[in-house]
Amino acid sequence: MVQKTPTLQDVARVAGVSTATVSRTLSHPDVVTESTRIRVDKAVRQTGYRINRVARTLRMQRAYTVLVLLPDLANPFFSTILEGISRHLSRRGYSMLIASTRQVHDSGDRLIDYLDDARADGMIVLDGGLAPDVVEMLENAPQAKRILFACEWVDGASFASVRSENHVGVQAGVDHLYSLGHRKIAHVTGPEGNVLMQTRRDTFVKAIREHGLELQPDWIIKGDFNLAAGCLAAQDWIALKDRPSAVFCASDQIALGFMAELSRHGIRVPNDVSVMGFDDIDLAAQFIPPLTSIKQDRLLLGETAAAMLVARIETPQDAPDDHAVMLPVSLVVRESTAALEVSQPASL
Amino acid sequence: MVQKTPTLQDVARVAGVSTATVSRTLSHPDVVTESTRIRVDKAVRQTGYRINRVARTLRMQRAYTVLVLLPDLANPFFSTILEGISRHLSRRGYSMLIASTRQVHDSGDRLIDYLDDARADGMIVLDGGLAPDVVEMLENAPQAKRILFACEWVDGASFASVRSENHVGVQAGVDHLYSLGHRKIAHVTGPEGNVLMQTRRDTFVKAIREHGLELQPDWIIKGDFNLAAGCLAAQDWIALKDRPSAVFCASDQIALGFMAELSRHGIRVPNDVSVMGFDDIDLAAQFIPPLTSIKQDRLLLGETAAAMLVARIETPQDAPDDHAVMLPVSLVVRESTAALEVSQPASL
DNA sequence: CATCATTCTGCAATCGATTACATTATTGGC
DNA sequence: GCCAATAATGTAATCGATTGCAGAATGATG
Repeated sequence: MVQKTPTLQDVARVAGVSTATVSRTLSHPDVVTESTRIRVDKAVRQTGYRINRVARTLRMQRAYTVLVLLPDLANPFFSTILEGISRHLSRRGYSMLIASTRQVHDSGDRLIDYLDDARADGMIVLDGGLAPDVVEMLENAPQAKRILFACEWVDGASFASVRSENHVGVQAGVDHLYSLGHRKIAHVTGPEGNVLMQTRRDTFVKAIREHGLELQPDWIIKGDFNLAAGCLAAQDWIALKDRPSAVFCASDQIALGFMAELSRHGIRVPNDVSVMGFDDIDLAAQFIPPLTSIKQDRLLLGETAAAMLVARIETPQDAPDDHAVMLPVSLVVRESTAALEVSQPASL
Repeated sequence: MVQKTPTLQDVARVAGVSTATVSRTLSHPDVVTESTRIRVDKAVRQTGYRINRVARTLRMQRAYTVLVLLPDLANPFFSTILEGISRHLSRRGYSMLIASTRQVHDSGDRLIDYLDDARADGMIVLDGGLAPDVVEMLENAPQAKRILFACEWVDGASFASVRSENHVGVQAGVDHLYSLGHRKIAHVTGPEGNVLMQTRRDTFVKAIREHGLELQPDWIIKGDFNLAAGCLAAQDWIALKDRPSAVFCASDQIALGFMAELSRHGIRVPNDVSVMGFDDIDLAAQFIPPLTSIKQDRLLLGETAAAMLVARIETPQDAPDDHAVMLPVSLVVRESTAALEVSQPASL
């Protein structure tokens, strides 16, 4: 026989008190008498009572749950961020709902519904590429303060956000290549329209200009944040008549794909060309050759995002309207970048 | 002014009907008159009504939500499985809650609570390493039929599960190495106690025996499912006085770490030693050299798991007690394995 | 037009907790 | 020992949807 799970009623009956008293004993133990608290605690143990969070959510309009939205779950880049988010949330007693922006869109659900009906108290968005109408809807929602962008963001929108210092990273990367003697540097971008891709590309162009370097249009190679795009980019680079001696890829995945394709063509890194990435994923250190990269702390990014969001949920009055937290990045030099071997003695 | 989100009441008032009728119009449109349906639909549009899923969950004891439990979110191995699960669930109108088994344990929550209070209708567990007392609790829970293991499983437990044909994969791998002429083959295992690690290791030993090959105890190298473990294993292999000519790693991550460490020691793959992995992750094809591996379809695994679970939730009467679905795997030969270069001309 | 069967709709209980307000018990001061 | 002030508990409404049951409307039939 399947026994029903006990409710407050059952506990109240066993303890010989009202449900109100049981509820208070559990959530505000200080307002009940020592003796009743003991009686209720015993009844709770006897019945094996566990609170029904759905009922509590309905009554309190608080789910103790956060929704995380990401463009693509299969992309391992996000998993570490998720782990960071999850760690903080679970410490604070929150659960984590996950949805993919693409699928939510496909299935016709409106994002804001999650907040409207208190299934979630807040939302962390890892996708800066939301459709403009969705962004507008979110901005105008009464719950807009409980929406936070992490890693990516939407330019011009007023959401709080947590991001890495992409500018600093790209600048450091270009400086690094420059200091190694490279004067012709290419860039493989992320996917068209992506806000990270834009920031990194724009900063790259700016840094190149500031160093007074040449930059031909086809040295900006269009890519995507994955291995395959890196391979294609490598083919583009190989096809160039005037090949840059260094390539700054917008992500490590791109850089790894790039180096793999070069290797297939017998081109050596860093002897023939220096390659660097961005992110410093685990594999960067283990690839052959180990990849020079810009490290960003994705775990910290997740934890910070969760912490900010929980703060906004629990003390909304303290939350500034527009607040972007920037997390530091750092250059990690490995073996995929090397000093340019000067071919013209003129430069000596 | 923040306007409250409209409820059934509001729609009922606007449409001039009772809440019961509105509810019926929305969930069983066929039982109401054409004319009322039109009135209600209009009122819904006018008010911008959206159903409150928390209230519905409380009343119906159905959350249309599935809980996915995994040992470690940061491990990219799981992300593709998650994507598969998520795809199916969102097609069927379900949401996905995620929790890490470690964190649930730390925070004192009991797993079964998620099902007890109808926050989730079912549970997909990607962690075969649950503590025995937790497994026992889950098995004895009335909701045990709505718990499904995917990828990993618990030996001896009666839960439904979806897994890859690990036996077939390992056998194919050993056969492959054997057919290339390798007679001394090492195995780098996964983490101690893991059910995949055990299955793969045991099958490896069995396959080696069946081929009548020698197997020294220190040719079974203890590892873990990550890059670092692969590096350590490579050091162990290098230290062997009698080095096997091929190494079958229990996962691709291990194999990549293994090859990276070898490279640092100037040992060439596959010239000096053949290396293969298991999983066929994206990077396997892009590593240098490209890794021979056993491909398992993680997306399909996730989708299958979700489909089975939803079926069990929606038609529990059709669900067999103990049901394990095995998904096929396949050998993908790349360049990290090669024919053994015979040193003794005697074998000609 | 009366009668009965069939649809459709509304009332009100329900899911399980929280909490404002009312009521009862306790304490302290004189 | 009495009264006021305070503390503890109970009563009942509430969150927002679903649904069994009963009553109203509709239609068919003689």
